[in-house]
Amino acid sequence: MPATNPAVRPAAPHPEGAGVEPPAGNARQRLLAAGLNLFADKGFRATSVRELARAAGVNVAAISYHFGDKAALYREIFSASMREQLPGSAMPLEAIGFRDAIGAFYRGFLEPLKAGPQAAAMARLHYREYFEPTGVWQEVLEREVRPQFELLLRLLQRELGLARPDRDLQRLALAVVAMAVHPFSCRDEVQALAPAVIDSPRNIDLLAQRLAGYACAIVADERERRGAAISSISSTPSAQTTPARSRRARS
Amino acid sequence: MPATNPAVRPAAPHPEGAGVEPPAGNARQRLLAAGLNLFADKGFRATSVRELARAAGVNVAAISYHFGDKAALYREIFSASMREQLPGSAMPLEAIGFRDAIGAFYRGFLEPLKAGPQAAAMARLHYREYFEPTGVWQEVLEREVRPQFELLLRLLQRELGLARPDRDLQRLALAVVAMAVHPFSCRDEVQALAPAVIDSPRNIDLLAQRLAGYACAIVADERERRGAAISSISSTPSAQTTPARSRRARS
DNA sequence: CCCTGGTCCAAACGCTTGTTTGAATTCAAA
DNA sequence: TTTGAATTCAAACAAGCGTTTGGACCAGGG
Repeated sequence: MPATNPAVRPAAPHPEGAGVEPPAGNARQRLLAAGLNLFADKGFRATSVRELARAAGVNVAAISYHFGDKAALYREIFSASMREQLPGSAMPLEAIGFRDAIGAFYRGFLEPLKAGPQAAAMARLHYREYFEPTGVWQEVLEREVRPQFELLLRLLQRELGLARPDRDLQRLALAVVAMAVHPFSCRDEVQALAPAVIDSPRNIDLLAQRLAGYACAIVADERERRGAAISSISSTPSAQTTPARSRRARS
Repeated sequence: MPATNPAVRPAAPHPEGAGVEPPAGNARQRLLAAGLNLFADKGFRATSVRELARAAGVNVAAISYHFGDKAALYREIFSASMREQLPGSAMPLEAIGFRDAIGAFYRGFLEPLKAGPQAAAMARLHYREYFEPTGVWQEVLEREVRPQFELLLRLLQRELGLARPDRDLQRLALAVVAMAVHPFSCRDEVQALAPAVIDSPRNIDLLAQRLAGYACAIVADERERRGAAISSISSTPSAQTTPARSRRARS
């Protein structure tokens, strides 16, 4: 690929006021809006530039002109959706008790599930990266997923009163995450098998509440299991938890 | 598309003995082997026929000749992987107690995770359908996923002593499924965040064991919650369970 | 021997992909 | 009105896609 178009980044940000409507405003903005929906619906590869241009009501060349290429348009949309979505899932760790913290975690995580079509598209776009990586995956994992996971690990570690994280703590954290991710990753499945569970904001909040309850139950169970493992040496064969040093790579 | 090639199904099954090696045997078998890995790794769309042919060491035309077209090759590989994978996840419902049933469920479900590279590829191919449907999805859902889900629902219903399934039962079942699906759907994520959890057959069995424990804890918690909902009318604001009032559980 | 049917191959097919081109259009500043 | 940069457009580009072609190759039976 040769160097990008010399006029890729025109100096005009958005001279007109603000057009929030999908088929309105700057050609650039229209492409961003149309791209969000199309990429979220069909993925990066399956969305063609001509489809993109038609949906946005612009010429195909506008993509190269305004963004450089299709991938750059995708990156712009993706990072914008990330920027808008991140604050929603901030988990207050130190402030409150475990039950409330985990409740806030699920509520924040499931929030995009119930939002309007635009926010829902952002969420879809977002979680799609997990399953068909376009190259942004690595960055997203390190910048967004890993910190949240480490936060969750610390939260669970504190709740269980552990001196050091071990593999059973990881399993625990993964189970907690699994229940949150599932409605996104298997959204169509859930829609087909139990549509009522995610069909309305109220039910999504209720789901978050239940999941928080499940997480608490699991943590309580884990605490019991660890307690039992102390009293009776091998009630369950859990010798495989961690070798002398678990090498958890720092980033 | 015109009618399939008149010689699509050659009469020769495999005249030579047995070639289990990927780059050996019939051209047909080589395509099946190479396709399994490529489709599992990159998905249907992203895998080109030339790539397929190169990996199998055959001519591109061999795909049309032996299978009709690329989609038919995919279907053949997919259904074969389904056929080989299904018996592993049969869940004995009536035979044994809940703890053992749910343990068998997780063990069977996670089994493909630890198998050799070929079986692992089958599993990946399999669960990829959930996220980039190629048209087989609908069929797979109805024939394979829904029956298992209904089975799980009945198992949980029996365990909780419910007269009728309700939404909270669905939420419960989805949470149980979520923990099982997660290592597949977010395999790369898990690999990056907590590689030790799924790095060996022994650890995968251990994971299944822990997940079964988590499921039991969740079910116990749900039973408690339902019990509490009887004694105190609104200990938790759970009025949204089911239009018909949730049947009382005999705990 | 020639024939016939199964298999394979290099080459080409028609089509879609993402991208670029060069002229047309717009529009505010000179 | 003229100038010139910003923007849009129809058209073309090369490359890749899945598929088809026509013949070469290699058997075994007439």
